[in-house]
Amino acid sequence: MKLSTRGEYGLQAMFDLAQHCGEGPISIKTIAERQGISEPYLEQLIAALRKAGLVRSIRGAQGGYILNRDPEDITVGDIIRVLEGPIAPVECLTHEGESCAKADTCVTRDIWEKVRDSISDVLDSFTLADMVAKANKMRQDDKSYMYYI
Amino acid sequence: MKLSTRGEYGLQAMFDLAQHCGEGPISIKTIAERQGISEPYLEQLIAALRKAGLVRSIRGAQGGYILNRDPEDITVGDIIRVLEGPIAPVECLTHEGESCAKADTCVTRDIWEKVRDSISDVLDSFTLADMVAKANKMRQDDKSYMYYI
DNA sequence: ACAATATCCGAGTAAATTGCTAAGATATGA
DNA sequence: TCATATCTTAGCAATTTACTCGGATATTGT
Repeated sequence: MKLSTRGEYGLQAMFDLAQHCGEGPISIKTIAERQGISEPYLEQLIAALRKAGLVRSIRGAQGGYILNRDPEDITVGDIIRVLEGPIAPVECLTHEGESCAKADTCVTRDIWEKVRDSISDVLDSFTLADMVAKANKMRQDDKSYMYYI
Repeated sequence: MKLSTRGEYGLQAMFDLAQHCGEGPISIKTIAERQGISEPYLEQLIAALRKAGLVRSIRGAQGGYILNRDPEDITVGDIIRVLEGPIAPVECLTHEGESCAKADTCVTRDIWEKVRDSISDVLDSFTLADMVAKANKMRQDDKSYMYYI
């Protein structure tokens, strides 16, 4: 029940873009350095995010990526689903249309369905804006702590 | 975010044991046939379940396995944790004692924590007894349906 | 005693997945 | 036109997954 690094790195990259939202396009190189991710690997992940419409690219010198929607309109679930595929603890739940052959006699199916839904609910309850707000608050707390030293 | 076949097969096998609870020891061969799982593979999974104390073995001819606790005292979470390792969407949550170096500045950590807890809650809310009850109800429904034909 | 039937245990292995790297084409700004 | 980017495809080593195989050990019925 683990996420791969695709989801982890991708979320970090998107968070980075949200934090620097409004500063113009951010290059892969910049994100990779700030987040400690391999550059060509991140390139692949961002490509997927672009095809899914979550980020927009500006090519050429001084180019880079910017979020294609407001940070409050992009949830963690949006990002994870693009990079990790559909959220589903078992294979048989991924083909949503057709139900598997044993669906009516399968006692485990509704367990996996509830697991899937609870994961989805949590992931969709966090937006990039939430994450940025939290990061800013953390920095704030750090500062106020410093003053007391 | 997928379970491996270990968790799937293991749960099936435990469900089988719960369904035939009280019928004496059930052999791996029997379970494997009924649930459509490879025999030597299932052997490995059951070994882990035995070491974890969820099943008890009786060796020799007419031997096999029986549940080591009542079906209502074994949750799906118990089984999954044995076969899939600790429930945690990211690596850094598995070492529960030590917190990772970036824990205080990590904005994603509490997201993963909530995901983990919601998965755990769902998995621990189902017992083997629940599953058997549901299977029996399904059979019942099937029968009453048959009478109406 | 002994054969049949089981659990136990460790090693090996093909296929898939993961987490990258490499090379080059394409686009754009200075 | 050069530097700086994105884009695209291919490849590849390491790890994990989903098994198989061989054989030791224990127990029961004959």
